[in-house]
Amino acid sequence: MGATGVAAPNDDRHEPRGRCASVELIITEKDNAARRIADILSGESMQSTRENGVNVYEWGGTRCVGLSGHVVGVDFPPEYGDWRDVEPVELIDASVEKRPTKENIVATLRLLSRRAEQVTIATDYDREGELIGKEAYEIVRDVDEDVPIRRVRFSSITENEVTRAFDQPESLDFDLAAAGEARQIIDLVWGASLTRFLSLSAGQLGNDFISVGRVQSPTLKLLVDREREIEAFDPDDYWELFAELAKDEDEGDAFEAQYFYRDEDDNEAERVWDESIAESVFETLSSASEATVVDVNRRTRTDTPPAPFNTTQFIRAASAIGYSAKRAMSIAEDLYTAGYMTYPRTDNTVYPDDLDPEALLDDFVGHPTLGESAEDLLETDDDLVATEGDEETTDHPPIHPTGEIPARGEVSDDEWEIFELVVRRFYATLADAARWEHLKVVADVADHSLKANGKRLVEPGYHAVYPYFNTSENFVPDVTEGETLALSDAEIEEKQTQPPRRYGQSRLIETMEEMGVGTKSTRHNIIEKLYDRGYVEDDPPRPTRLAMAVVDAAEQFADEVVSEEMTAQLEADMDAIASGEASLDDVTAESREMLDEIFDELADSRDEIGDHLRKSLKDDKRLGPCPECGEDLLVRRSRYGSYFVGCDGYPDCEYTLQLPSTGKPHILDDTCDEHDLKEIKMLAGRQTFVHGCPQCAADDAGEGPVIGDCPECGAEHGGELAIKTLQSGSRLVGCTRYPDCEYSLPLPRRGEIEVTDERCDEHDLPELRVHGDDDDEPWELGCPICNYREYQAREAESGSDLEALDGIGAKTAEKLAAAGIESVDDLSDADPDAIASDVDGVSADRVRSWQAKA
DNA sequence: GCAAGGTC
Repeated sequence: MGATGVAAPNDDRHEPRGRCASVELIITEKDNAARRIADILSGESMQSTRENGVNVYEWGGTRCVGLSGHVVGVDFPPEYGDWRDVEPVELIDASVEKRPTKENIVATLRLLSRRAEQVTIATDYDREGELIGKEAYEIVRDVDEDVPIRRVRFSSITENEVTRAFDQPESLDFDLAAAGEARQIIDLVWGASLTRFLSLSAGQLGNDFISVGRVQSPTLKLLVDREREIEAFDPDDYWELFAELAKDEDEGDAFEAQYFYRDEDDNEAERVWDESIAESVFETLSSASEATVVDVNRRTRTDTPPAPFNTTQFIRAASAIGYSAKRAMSIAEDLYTAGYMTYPRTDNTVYPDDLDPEALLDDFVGHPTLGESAEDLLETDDDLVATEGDEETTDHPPIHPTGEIPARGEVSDDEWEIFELVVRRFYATLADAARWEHLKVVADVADHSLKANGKRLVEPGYHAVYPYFNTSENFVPDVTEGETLALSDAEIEEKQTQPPRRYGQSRLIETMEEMGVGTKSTRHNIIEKLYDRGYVEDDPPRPTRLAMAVVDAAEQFADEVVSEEMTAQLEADMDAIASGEASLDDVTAESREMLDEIFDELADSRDEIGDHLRKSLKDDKRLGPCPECGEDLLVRRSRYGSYFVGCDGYPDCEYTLQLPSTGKPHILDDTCDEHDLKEIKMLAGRQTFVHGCPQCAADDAGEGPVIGDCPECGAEHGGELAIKTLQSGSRLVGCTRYPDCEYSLPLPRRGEIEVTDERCDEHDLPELRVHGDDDDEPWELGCPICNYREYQAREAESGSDLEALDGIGAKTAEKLAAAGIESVDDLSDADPDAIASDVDGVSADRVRSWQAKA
């Protein structure tokens, strides 16, 4: 190697190859894969060293290193960086450059390449893996023009697959990588130019820019379309009727039956749309005492076990037991890194051939809680055959346990719950089908019909090892045609048709998958992005007025970017590039032309779009009328980042109200009757609380009873301590000479404070008692000085462990606490981007570095 | 500072 390269002075490629000269360099997509491949190829004899903070696994003459996904990223040249200096339309034809984003990994790769006589690229076996492999290829080629570079492909990191792949090396597929590059360029050019256009038109720069993109915008449109349906929904009244039926007079087997009739299409209908008809049926049912069975229908249904988990179905199952998409993925990543389950980002729903279900089940035999199910499965006589889903891919195996089992104390309760879900899903895929018996009974009363649907689980099958699905039964006794049943308790229920339901996070992810937008690795992040951008609030996510306006604007002027068609077209183009039928340049040029046309249209409507967006932004912040001038009161943010309520009539009207300093304000639907203002909730992680109407809070502000002398200035100036409530809703014990004396002690925000007759001997102050909203025992807060001391002592022990982390000072810790991050545990669980947007002066990367140290 | 895609 290195014979023909042009060597720069001091280029160490000519360093003599000493005793540890390396022959082969293997490059994987991630550290975890590098370690496992090294273990397999070295027969577990590899040594681990570190270079620039990157793990390098070494044995014989081979070194193996893991990247961290993409180590280079695409962007415009620096001169396009200023949003105000560059017209967004100029980005369309700007050049797109690749720059290292993980400097230390790139440096390590360059270093290792210099010593290599052969390089093997072993990134993931999918399109993005090919592109990541090509990025590594270019870094290696930059150092050495001649070293042979080959590519191996395997779909699971098992001994058979990996050794087979290394026995049959192939070459990098540059066309496939180019398909990925086309996507990068198109996403950047469309996303950046349109994001800047919308942001500039609405005057939204800085942290609150208005973003659009090929994946986020169609996802947002799903939510907005549903919200439009909900807003346009006009409910109808209808009635449903029920009665109890029982065999003879035996009360033990009573069951509920529902009235139905045949509609014009001869279908069974239960909803009665006419009140007078409902009333007349009700009268018939209430006056009857028996009904005659006219039809009995019995059938059994096979309930097949579920397919193995891919990412989407895993998120769905975790969501059904109460985990958000983000939390489920975060726990899964931890369990994967710790070696307890396989890679959590996969599209595959078919286990690889070399997965041995019996051997894996064996690993669980004897376990106190997971063992019995495994033993039951192993005891079934027939060979274990796993279910298969529709999707068979080469990326990674379906999510399954590895056979390593964490000790119960080794993982948190949440981690264990997710681990058990993954283990039991694996069990379920090997278990027998369940069998249900359905019994439908129809009984007539005069000329009316009642029906009851009974179901019984006769063979539990996979439900015995996978208890996450609903298996509730509905009892209907054995009856025969012609039998007379006793009828009682007729009921009529008035109901209204309901608007369609909002998408829950997991349903949204499933729909994205069906539409083909996003990937297994990004879909849950896209939803987080919608929250961060101020496009959705609450859970299930509800779009803001801003989101509605962005989708409106896009539909009108750049429909492509909110349409799933854009992804479909891009996929087709990428396939064409991968198969050599089209070139990257053709595809990106055509895409740029389309975008050019869109910008032609946009040019004339810039002000109109900006006005609409600005108005919607205001709608999201509006609380109600200003008591001084009648304009709108809005939630605003000061120059220093704190939130307050200000008047839209500013500077003519300077009316303001304070808000609590903890958390991010969230406007609720509830409105205060007295002031006609919306109530406010402060979002701050576990410290989240309802602040209520800000005007009420301000009105409640003032000085309460005096409870004693001020320990700081009482002797000298006669200052006294009083219970005070601030405009922001905070309560404290403070000196009556404030602001001359700033002595204060904190009090809880909620509950009624009672001043008792008991006194603290040490501080000569009354003990305080706090009564909660409910009937629970009141909280004996005691002497406020003693209470504050205890609080500080507790903080010193637990809360301030943040400050023990390198790079977090007292000030930063305080700011983090205000955002709900009170401990290292909170920090580890938190999303870096969310913290960066909530806490001023803290970047996502800085948070990541703390998380790494934690 | 913009996107989406990897990974942590």
